[in-house]
Amino acid sequence: MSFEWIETLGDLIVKTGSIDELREILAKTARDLGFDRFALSLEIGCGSEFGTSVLIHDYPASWADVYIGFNLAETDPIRRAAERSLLGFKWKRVRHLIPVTDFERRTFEAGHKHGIVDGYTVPRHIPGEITGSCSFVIGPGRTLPEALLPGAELLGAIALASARHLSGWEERSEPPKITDRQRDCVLWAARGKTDWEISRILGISRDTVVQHLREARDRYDADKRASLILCALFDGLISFADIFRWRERRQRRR
Amino acid sequence: MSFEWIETLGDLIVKTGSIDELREILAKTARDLGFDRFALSLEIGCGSEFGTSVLIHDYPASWADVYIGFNLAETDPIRRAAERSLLGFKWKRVRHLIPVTDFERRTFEAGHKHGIVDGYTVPRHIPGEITGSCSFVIGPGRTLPEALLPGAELLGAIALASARHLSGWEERSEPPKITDRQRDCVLWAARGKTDWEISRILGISRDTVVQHLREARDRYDADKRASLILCALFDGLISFADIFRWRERRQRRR
DNA sequence: AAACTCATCCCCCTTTCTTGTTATGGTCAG
DNA sequence: CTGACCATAACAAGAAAGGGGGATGAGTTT
Repeated sequence: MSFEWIETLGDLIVKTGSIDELREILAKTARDLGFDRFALSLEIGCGSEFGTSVLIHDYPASWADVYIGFNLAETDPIRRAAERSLLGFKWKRVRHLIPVTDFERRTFEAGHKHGIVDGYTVPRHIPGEITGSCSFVIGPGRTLPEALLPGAELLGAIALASARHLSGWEERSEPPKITDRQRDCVLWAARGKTDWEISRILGISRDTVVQHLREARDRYDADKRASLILCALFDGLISFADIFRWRERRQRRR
Repeated sequence: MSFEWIETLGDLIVKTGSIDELREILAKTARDLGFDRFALSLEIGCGSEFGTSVLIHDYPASWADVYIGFNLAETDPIRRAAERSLLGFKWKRVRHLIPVTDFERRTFEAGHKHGIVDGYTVPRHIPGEITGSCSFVIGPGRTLPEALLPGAELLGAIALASARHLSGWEERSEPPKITDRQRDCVLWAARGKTDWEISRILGISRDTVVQHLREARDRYDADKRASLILCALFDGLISFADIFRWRERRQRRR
């Protein structure tokens, strides 16, 4: 089992043209790796009516119906653990990652009857954008292919990236360009500074700051300070780390 | 190059007891993989939550001094790209991921003179918690070990998880909770609505909207509308999809 | 049952900040 | 020389922030 194998398969998945193709490839790969089933879920947006999500799997229909019908995703401990984890994890370790309620334990055990016994889940997130996971599952009387879990980790990640791509979320037209000085102003605005404070920080007049921010708003077609910041953040012009890292230094409370 | 190797090394990193040990192991591993240097950075926390950042690397002191002294992290396109990516990426692809300003390009090129020429960066995030990246770097006249990039991906991820653990962040306090109505107001504020508009949308009085937003600001310890929105976004309370999907429906431009 | 917390709603006040509008001039690159 | 960027300016309208003051009903605790 070498990386070349992963790369070949990764290429295959990346080049996938449709969700259906991705499902087929993932189902086959899961079996090749020594698993019985898989499930990939990608939440775009957060629990609001506006978000689209991707859910592909080869779980038995009986379980999928129950899971979706009763909206068990909301009380799925695996899903919750995935939201708090950086790396893939074995399901047996979930109780070390998060507290599991009785109700959730029952949800989990309900899966056993449908052949969803144990598994390995690969989580992956982008703040403000998506949160997703890809699970590889084994049925009763089988054991997790320990040696291949790193392979599952990689393939799960590639599959999630592919699903993100297929969902069409990724594609964006080229963003409006703003100047360096405008970006400076937007960044400080994102840090919660007023125009006047920004002017002191950058050593220019308040009116100039106003002008830069106005110009930036015009280019982004955003008529509110907050909208401008969100656009800049979404376009990758500024980042959460830019904004929050700085805050930590001064406010050391609680 | 097999998974067993990765697992052994992974275990080693997970069992690491201190940041210094982690640095040594990473430095050695980076070389074993065919890279010259590494840098791992982990930004922890959001808004009022205090936090520590972790930064470990084996960059030449000359460059590290410049980087930290001039606070170049603020204009480091690599870091910014890492926030928008699910998978590791080669530095050459950065300009396809995010817009890069002239100043940033110069920052980037300044690194060349210090032996930071090209690299592969592994990003990893947890909304509301951390955002981090682990870069593996090559010097002049060398090429990226393409075949081993999946290995770098795994090791970077393991190293980030280890750094997260070592930073003690895992025992963090609960993020502030806001009520449903407060979230509604924050969401509409994020969509660029004024208090008065929100009041019409939700069918309540303007003063109530002001009150909800004030309460939400208090809980997040954010004193600006924009800061509140950013905290809610980073915590996963609202998402870009919530904000922009809605926009696309009405104004279809660009 | 009374006391309590909490989410939701409403109203008042003042001060400060943001936004839109319409200007001017300097610098530097193509 | 034109266009892009950076800087500066003044004014009015409106929005946000910070400070009060309350009322109600649902659900808990005492």
